[in-house]
Amino acid sequence: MDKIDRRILRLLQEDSTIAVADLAKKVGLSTTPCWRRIQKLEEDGVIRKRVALLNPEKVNGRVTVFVSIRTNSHSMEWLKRFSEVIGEFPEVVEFYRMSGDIDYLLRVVVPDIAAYDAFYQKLIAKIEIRDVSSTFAMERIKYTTELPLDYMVLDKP
Amino acid sequence: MDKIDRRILRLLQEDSTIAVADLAKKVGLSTTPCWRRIQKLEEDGVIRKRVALLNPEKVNGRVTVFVSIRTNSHSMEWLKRFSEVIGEFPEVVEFYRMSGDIDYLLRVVVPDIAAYDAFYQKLIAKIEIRDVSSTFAMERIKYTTELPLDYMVLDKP
DNA sequence: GTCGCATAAAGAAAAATATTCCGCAAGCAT
DNA sequence: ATGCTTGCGGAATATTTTTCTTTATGCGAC
Repeated sequence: MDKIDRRILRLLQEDSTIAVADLAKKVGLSTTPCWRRIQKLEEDGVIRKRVALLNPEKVNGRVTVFVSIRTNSHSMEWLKRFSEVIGEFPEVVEFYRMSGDIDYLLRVVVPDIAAYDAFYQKLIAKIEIRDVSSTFAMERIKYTTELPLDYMVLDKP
Repeated sequence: MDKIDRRILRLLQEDSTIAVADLAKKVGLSTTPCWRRIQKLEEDGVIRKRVALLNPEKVNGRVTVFVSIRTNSHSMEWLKRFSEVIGEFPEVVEFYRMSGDIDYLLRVVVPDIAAYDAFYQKLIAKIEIRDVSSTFAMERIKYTTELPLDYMVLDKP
């Protein structure tokens, strides 16, 4: 892993449609070695997948809600069940187990507040939760899938 | 926008490397009309971009922190300045203006707690903030860039 | 009904791109 | 120096995308 790999990752994080030949030019390689590096990055699991990102507005996903959850049962069993339930909801796009006084945090995408309420009702019908607190995002100021690469560990500079 | 478009979007959200011919087969079209639909979805801005998603572990981004921010100055000026500052930090991958008693919410990705502290110091050096509260994610249970398409409005079913 | 028009599909051809194959050069241990 | 490993590059090949042209279908005006 060196500077060139990092440059490749940076560019692919921005736009994965770029042709290997163009990418190669930008990082100062010819297409073959560049192509091989990309393959390796995929094999090694550094590149997890390539996806299309949609415009939330255009697919009726205007509202983002952060849902803070506290639970009574801190057992593995409960978490397993909870994870499965959450997995079934495409509205939940992020799901973290947290430190601090909130046990779990969800990010939920829905068209409007009514749809959020419907989601909420469905959720609490499926599994018991001690405490749920919802906070609505008014504006999405920044959202990126690009991870910071400055911290990456390089073998060869 | 019809069921076929939705199927195309669903598949491209999962994996954008799929060949148009294969995609076409899956949605029951031949390559040309399928290709044209994809073009249109891109023109219309439904498909925003195509990117490579990296494995956070492999690029030294093991720690996710949610940062709740409250401010004194609720002016446009301050927000503009704040947005610019945040924009400079690649560690901040999400940034929302919120309802409720928290004004802004950040999601920050860093290698470890020390790096988070360094980020925090840099941030508060650049702009004055009334109150900052950091909560660490212990585990990322679900993370997807796939938006729910069930809510999408279809002209033709 | 049928004519003309608009929309969407399909097949084949052309262009662009990805992938493979082979040889060359540099670094390094023996 | 010799042999080995690693990484690069150019050319050939295979795939895929993109364009071009044709055909089918639905629909309103007459």
